[in-house]
Amino acid sequence: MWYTYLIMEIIAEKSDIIIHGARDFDLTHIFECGQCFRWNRTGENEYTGTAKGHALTISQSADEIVFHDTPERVFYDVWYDYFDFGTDYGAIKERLSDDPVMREAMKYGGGIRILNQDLWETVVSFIISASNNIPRIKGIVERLCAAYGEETVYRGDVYYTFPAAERLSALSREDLGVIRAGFRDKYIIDAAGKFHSGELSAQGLSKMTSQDAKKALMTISGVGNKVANCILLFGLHRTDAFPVDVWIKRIMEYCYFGGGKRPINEISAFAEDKFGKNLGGYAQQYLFFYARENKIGTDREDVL
DNA sequence: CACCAGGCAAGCC
DNA sequence: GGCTTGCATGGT
Repeated sequence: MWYTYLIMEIIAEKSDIIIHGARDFDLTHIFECGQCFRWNRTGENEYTGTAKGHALTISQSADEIVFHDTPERVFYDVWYDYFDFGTDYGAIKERLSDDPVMREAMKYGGGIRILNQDLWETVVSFIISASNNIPRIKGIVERLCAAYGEETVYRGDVYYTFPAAERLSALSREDLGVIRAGFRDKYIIDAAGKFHSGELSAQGLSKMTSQDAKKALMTISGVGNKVANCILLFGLHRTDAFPVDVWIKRIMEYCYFGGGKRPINEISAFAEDKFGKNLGGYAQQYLFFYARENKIGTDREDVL
């Protein structure tokens, strides 16, 4: 068994960090599988984004990943964990490959990694995701950061960090009008209050079982079952969580139920039974990317 | 114009 | 408990 984090080589060269020999890592898969909203394609095999107070341009060619203008300290303090380099995705994919549907899905998004994102940013981002589409979610999050985040300069350009709960807790719905979040503005303010007061915190939630953390998250107005599952998976790295959205519902109906409509609860139960306690989140991400690549539920679903 | 988008809360029974 | 409806905004 190969372990990505053991065989890969990390080199500091001039102002860049360069990685050779990384496996199961593809920027397109990572940034287009629906887990994050602040990364944009800025060139051929290149993405630029902001996370945990730092901006980054990252590019990838056949044999190397380049973290541009990145001090070693920032790479090891922030990006190594953010990109989940300590996890062996080869072993995860091996375990999922018993299932023929997963084998097919992993042909499409085999380079996915579940990012270790900031919890608070994940809470707000997925509150905004409710009854929304991904381009518009990205727009709202970006306006939120531009209006209330802090400036950070990277490679001569200004970026905005994700605003702290303390900052947002002081705002009114009118103040949030500029981000055009619609009915979700009151939910953002409620979440900010709970995180600023300490009623909810990353430290507290990370000590809870997934079930308890989910209950606690659902005390936030605007956080229901689906959004809570996304926060568990993307904000707390609970890979037992299996968020069922319209894409997952469609792809699973198509691949596992012969195309017949099924209620969300039945799909969740099926996934829990099939993928078990720890693989559900990974399976969900491979399926989500697969569904979107093949536009399941739209005019191109015949391609499968 | 209607309908939908990574749902949810509130109001019904 | 389960089921229905309104919700802001923007794209097709």
